Amino acid sequence: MTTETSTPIRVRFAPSPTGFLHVGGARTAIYNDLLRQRLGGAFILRIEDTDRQRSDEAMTRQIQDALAWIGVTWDEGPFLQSERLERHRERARELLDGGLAYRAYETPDELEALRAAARAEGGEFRYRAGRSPLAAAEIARRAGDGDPFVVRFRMPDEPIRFHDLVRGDVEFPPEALDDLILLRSDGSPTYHMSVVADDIDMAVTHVIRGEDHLSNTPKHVAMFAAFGAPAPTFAHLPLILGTDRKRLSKRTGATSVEEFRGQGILPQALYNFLALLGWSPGDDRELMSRAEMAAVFSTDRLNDSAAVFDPDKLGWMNAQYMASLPLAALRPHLEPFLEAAGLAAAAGPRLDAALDLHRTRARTLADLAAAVKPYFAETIDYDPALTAGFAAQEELPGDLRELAARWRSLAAFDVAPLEDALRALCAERGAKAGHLIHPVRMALSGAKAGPPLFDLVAVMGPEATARHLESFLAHLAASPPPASGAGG
RNA sequence: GGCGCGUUCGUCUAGUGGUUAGGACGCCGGCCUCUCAAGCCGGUAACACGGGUUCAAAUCCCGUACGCGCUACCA
Repeated sequence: MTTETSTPIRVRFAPSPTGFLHVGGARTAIYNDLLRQRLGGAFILRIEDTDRQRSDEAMTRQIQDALAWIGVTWDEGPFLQSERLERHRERARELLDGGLAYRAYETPDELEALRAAARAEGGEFRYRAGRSPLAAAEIARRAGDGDPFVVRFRMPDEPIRFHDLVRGDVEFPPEALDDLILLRSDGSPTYHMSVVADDIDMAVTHVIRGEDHLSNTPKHVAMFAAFGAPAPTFAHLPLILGTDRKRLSKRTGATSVEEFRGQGILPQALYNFLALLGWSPGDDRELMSRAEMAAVFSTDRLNDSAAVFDPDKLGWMNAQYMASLPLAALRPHLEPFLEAAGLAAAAGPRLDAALDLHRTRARTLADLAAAVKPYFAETIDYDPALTAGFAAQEELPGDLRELAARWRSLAAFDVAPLEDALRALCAERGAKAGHLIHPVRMALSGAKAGPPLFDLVAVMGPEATARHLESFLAHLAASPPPASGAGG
């Protein structure tokens, strides 16, 4: 049965703060977010920082920032698992008192030796109650001496079955499971102890997490049973792979939400893209808002095989959002990029007009900011490789000067008169309009391609146009003469 | 090694016994056009392999190959 309750659910996203929020983690958060929106209930954010060595407070903050940026909101938390250690110990003690867990006195070295020996015989060492490699007398001695011990969970002897919303019915034989450690010899709870204790205390109903936890799930299922608590419904998501078909890593490109943000990807695009990496609405829709997805989200349509992260498609999707989002929604996200481009002051109708001219021509916010720069920048850095062709045209400077003069005398700096003036001049010179259109585009934008020229000029305005035309003329004058000889 | 999970165009996916195997990204071509995008139109390209079951299999079963996960006093 894959039925989802129609009653409110409680989901949680539980990252460990050992690094930036990974896109895999972000996608997990997104599915939790979508399911909670679809069915109602609560989203709990829980930071699993029980590994003190690797956890970092800055990362805890960063993860929250990244989540908020991408548009995932939580109703409860963030709870720091490290602040609940006492509760986790208490829960372990309950199991101990109830005989569902026991003390074990082997040292890590002894355990390692056992594992090595088992492997040498081609087998696998399993730690189970009553099968301690230590003699009863030795155990008694260590207990009596107050030697350090771990608390182990007594794993049941029957196969453990559970239903996974993505995988279907899954069964693990008892031989595959150890009596896992609940409390380390220093008394600190392990991940498994903390997760189960928290999921029970927080009344979590649905656990959506990465496939790497599938093999942990039978352990957790057994523990829920030991506590007499109903196990939550599980959904284990397939991994996200890099273009090399290996687990996504920095080797093949960006992996963290932060990196994509820095590249100029919109949060709406990343959310949309990630959501579709392992889920589809069932029809052919791809561009969908969070609300649209939430309206039709179902775990039934979660995919069960790994997906390769395709940066090209993300770029396309980002371009779609940049082209269609209301300017007001786009601007706040663009701001940091404008600032980085030295355009912190750019604003107003000119900026909006320029944005409209370039938004369908950029893939990222960084591209957009760069494209809009010439409208506000004092100068343009011309690339000699792109201007060499113009520098070779002897009559061009004179024609450009004449054009500048005619444009200057225009009553209105609008598309039609600008175009008429340029075409008339070209006609007088017996040239096609391209004779001036292309060099002027280069002069005003530093690029050989871009928006329709007269739109560009009108938005640029008389001052910037005159200024850039002037410096382009200077650039041409300073350009080395065309190579003589071969080719001519 | 053991246990678990997976495998449809290069990539993301639709498909749940009968389809010309659909859509999207990418790529190629066309239209539009002052160029480039966008948009529109068209093209390219897939059921990992081998056995079954069945009148009929991408869909069900078994095996093989390949990939991945777990196998810690990490999470």
